[in-house]
Amino acid sequence: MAINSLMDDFNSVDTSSLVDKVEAKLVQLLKDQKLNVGDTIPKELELADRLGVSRTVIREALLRLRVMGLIESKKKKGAVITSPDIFGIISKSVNPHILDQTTLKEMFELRLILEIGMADFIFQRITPADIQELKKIVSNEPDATQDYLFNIEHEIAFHGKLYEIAGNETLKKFQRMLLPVFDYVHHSGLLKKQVAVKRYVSHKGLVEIIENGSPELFRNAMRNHLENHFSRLFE
Amino acid sequence: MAINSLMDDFNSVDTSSLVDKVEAKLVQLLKDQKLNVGDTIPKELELADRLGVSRTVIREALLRLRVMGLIESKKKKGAVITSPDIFGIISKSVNPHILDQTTLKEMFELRLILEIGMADFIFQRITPADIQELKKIVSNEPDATQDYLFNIEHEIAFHGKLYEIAGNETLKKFQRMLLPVFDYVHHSGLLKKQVAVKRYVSHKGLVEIIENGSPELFRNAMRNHLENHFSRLFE
DNA sequence: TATTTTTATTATGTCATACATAATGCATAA
DNA sequence: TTATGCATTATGTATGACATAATAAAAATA
Repeated sequence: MAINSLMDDFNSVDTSSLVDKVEAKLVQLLKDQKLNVGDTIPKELELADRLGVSRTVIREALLRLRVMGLIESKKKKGAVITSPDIFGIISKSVNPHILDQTTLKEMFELRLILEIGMADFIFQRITPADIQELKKIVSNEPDATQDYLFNIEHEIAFHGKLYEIAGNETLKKFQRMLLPVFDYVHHSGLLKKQVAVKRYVSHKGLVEIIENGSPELFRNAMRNHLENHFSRLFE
Repeated sequence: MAINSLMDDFNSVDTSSLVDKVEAKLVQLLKDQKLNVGDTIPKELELADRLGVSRTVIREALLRLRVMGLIESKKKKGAVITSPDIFGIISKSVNPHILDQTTLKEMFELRLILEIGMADFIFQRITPADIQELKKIVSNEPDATQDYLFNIEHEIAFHGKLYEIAGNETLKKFQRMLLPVFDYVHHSGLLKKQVAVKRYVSHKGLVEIIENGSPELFRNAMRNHLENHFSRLFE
């Protein structure tokens, strides 16, 4: 028993760096709610003093928290705890060129999931003004023969508006993060070739359902609308 | 006109720090695909020399990239470009105590969206073995009178399995990130009181639909299954 | 010769110190 | 009373030194 616990210690040689430890300690402090949003954390020198490490280490640990969006540091005032804008932060590191192919494909799928799943929120929160705007957008929906870029632009406008209507800012940020990925995947040879661009339920059709239908109908219609994308993923 | 462009310059005093600039420069390097995954980037001292700043600044910029998961640095070898595990990284910074209430509520909603939206992927990728496992899980589905914690555990097991079946690792990571938030929101006074815990479509019912039904049926059933959550959000 | 051991090298990790810079509050002058 | 300038303070940047780990080269051993 004593041997075992000794071996536990023995096996788990702490390979983490000093900065790792300090970071963990600070994060723990936040998690334990010893500190709340708006609170300022001790000065770098004080922390260095109290934890018995150099200011360099402290700075690096704080920097990590800052990059994660947990704190913001201002000159003179020190660092204060903030409520992180998660997706804002990852958006910066989401770079289609760097993400591996599997992840890219999965993010492509994620968009499809979101647009089908958010039906209830659209119906719950839509206003008459929203419907008007949607109608205005679809009024110049390009047919398949139109310029490609114009199609893309229209796509983004329409679907973006739907996210907006859903009234969930986090969701919207998520979409913004996914946008470049979606475009990238669409063009890279990552998916199967698009055999034939069929038009299923159109944007116009979707608007009609939003106006007169139900979430159930909308989900199915949206699934149908996205069929071209699904068919490139499946079978 | 000349005045205007002058004023443009005048208004936009560059307030960014040295590190900001270096970071931007490095990220740009990655985005331009001058460098690909696996490539090593120049040594700290070389960068410092070439960009005309101190090693301190370089280190801090590199550190940011590291926290964002864009690079990994090893002793002697230098830093190499990596494909970042986005959600793994932010999971660390997702702390219900720190996130503001609006974001928390929105993340709660996000889970509902995902579980309804992922129907097609479940049906596309499920195997007979999966169905067996689902059946095993629901075979000891607790009724409402059971111990609360046991219910939670069962919930996580069942829904977690669904995510797994959907076969999208990014989605699963996303769920893992959402889990603590969901639990937290569920308990904090953030939502309306749960008037009466009604049982709608049960887990057992969902499995039956997975086995014999269609994505369309499943979406509606899942929506129904989650009614207790929706009712705390709406009206 | 082949294989192990030792040694040297190199690049990141940590420390210490000094100074620059921006934000804040207080004192001073108009 | 309102600006203006000044001192203070905490972060930002620079520099130099040494520790440590990973690698490669050299030496020693079988």
